[in-house]
Amino acid sequence: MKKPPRPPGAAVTAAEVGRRAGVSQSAVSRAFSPGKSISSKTRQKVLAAADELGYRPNLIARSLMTRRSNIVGLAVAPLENPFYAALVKELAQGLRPSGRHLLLFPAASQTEPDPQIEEVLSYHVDALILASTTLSSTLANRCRSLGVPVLLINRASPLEGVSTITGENHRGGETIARFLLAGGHRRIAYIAGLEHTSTSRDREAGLVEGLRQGGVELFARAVGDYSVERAVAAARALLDAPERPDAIFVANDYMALPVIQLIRGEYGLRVPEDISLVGFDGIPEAGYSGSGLTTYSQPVAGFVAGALSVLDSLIENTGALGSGVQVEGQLIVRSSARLPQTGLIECDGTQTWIG
Amino acid sequence: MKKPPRPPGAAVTAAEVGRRAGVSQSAVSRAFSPGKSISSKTRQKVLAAADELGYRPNLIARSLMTRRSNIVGLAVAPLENPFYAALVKELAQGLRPSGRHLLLFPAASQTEPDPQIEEVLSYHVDALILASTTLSSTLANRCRSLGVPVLLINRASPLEGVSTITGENHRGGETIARFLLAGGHRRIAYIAGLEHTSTSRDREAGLVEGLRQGGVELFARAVGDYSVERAVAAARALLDAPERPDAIFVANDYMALPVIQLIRGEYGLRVPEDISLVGFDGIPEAGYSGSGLTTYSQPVAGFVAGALSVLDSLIENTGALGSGVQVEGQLIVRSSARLPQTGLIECDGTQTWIG
DNA sequence: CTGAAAGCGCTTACAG
DNA sequence: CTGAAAGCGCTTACAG
Repeated sequence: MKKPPRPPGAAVTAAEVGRRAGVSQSAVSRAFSPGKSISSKTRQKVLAAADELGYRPNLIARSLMTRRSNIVGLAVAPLENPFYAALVKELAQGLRPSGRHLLLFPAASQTEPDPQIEEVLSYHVDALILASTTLSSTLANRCRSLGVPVLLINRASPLEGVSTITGENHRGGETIARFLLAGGHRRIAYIAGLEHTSTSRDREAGLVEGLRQGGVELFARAVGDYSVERAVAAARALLDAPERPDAIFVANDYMALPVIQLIRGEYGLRVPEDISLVGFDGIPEAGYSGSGLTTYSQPVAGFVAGALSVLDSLIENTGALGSGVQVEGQLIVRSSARLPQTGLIECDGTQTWIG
Repeated sequence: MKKPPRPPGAAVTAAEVGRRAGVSQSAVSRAFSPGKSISSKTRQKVLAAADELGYRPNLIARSLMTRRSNIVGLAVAPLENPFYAALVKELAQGLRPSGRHLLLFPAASQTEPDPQIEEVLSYHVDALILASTTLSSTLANRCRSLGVPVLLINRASPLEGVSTITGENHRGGETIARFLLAGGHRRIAYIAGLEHTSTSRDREAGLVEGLRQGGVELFARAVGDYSVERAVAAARALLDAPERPDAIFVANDYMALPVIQLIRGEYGLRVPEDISLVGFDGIPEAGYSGSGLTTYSQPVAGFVAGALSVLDSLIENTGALGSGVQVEGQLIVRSSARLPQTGLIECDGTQTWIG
């Protein structure tokens, strides 16, 4: 005759396991915390009892004492962009060894982190990652006073004490400029992302700088706001102008892909014979078609590796706050832009350009 | 002369707020729990003090008492598929009003939910959502005994007590069969997703059934495993055969898009003149190009709406466990498949077919 | 309406 | 190595 068990849906508790194993509740706790002093005999008993009862330590209760939730908050707005989808996936997977998990919250816009982040902060996350989102100084202060480290991915920040991981936005833009120039283009246009973002601004600045070095000015620009609809509209504006660009650098692949479709389909232009297109990010989709998109890559693996290491040192309080990691990319040459005569090299099956 | 404040990085506590406001800690708690009996004067004092101190209730501590974490676990493997990326985004956004958040964990494969789910269960999530993932009966039992409701999205389950939200897999496949038949096709092939998944199996069963009604047998099949690489290989196998299909139904858009590129690019075939392609899901990308992909839709909004309502009743213990919601889709007719003579109608700017 | 007290399920000094 | 006890920051009966 067993006694009536716990109310249904209530979890087994460490005390119950202790009772079953004939040890104290503390012993149960020790059995489940690596590195605690406990005899292996006691541990065996506890583990056996736990197994029978289906016990697992309640992580919420644990985190109340340890002041470590093993939860990392993640704000990421443009999940429809495969670059970010991949980032989230890899990040979640990369976090596994550390036992940490991502608590997701949708940033309403890429501009301002909204009040919901406050909510997430009340969960006492061990760190906060903002991918493609701006950080207000208010929130930054809030995080600092709560002792929550903040990591910006793919965004620069003027705020001190905030760590960042970025790609080679400026260098990428510059490389693209030189590449297009070497390919014989002279009327080079830019389709920007969101105007206030560091990614879009830095890529444009790099482009302009590279063009300037070649004695050429930016031919035209339009704004795509990192949205497909806006990007297509921007492309239309560029193509409907009296004089067309002979090349367009689109601020990211996610916008470049539909733009290239538009140009081929609706405008019936040949790419790259009539007009060249170059993107940024190096998402897998850019390489799918036979005539793939030439793009400057931001390797997701690099971003994730950087993020994990920064996160670790931030959470363990090693290393300085406010560090900035830059992930190297490269120009992936495919067939959406006319090729220069020289400087093309093949490396690991992908073609790149060493200008 | 202030006293030395809390250790840096430690959060303000309800007791501190109470002291500051000259009320008890309980009063502070009440001030932050809607619907508790508290005079508005006391609440004012508390709120003011909380504001000065930057206090927010610690949700982790709260959930220890309330036995409600407001966290929903979400396993989703194929985030690179825009359908799931959109699903996650909309889900997270849709959860906002309820104050719940998604705790993400990467399912290693789409086959078996891995042990890491156990970890997430130790967080005492209020519910567990598995999107495009199979549920082992072991895990299902584990969840039941823990009292954690489980919701499967885009997967059927033979297990009882498990709620599901699915699209019209069978009906969609059948509709596609009739549509292709009406378009004059006779050699209709299928590129499957993962063989063990209900989505791929049901879509195929529908297709075969629809063909049978038209007196036609499935011409050929190959397996794409819901992966781009495998799908492209599958398409190659189909196209390199002595006799080619005149139409291919690809189990989802994510695979269909690269397949269509392959057919046009590498094989130099005209779509739909030489061969017709139809997909499933209705991801935005399918409509980007001028010559878009004809596909049977699974509206993300519908999935999310269904998920939210099921989740609510599950968590609030209203409604029966193990309910199954089916979200309606429709055939979105674009130009990747030859059109039937009749039955095409325009509706809300998208063309569909009423057979 | 309000406060003192118990308790949620853990971890962690503190003695043995 | 082990157990009793205190405490993490809350919520919630229980008296007033």
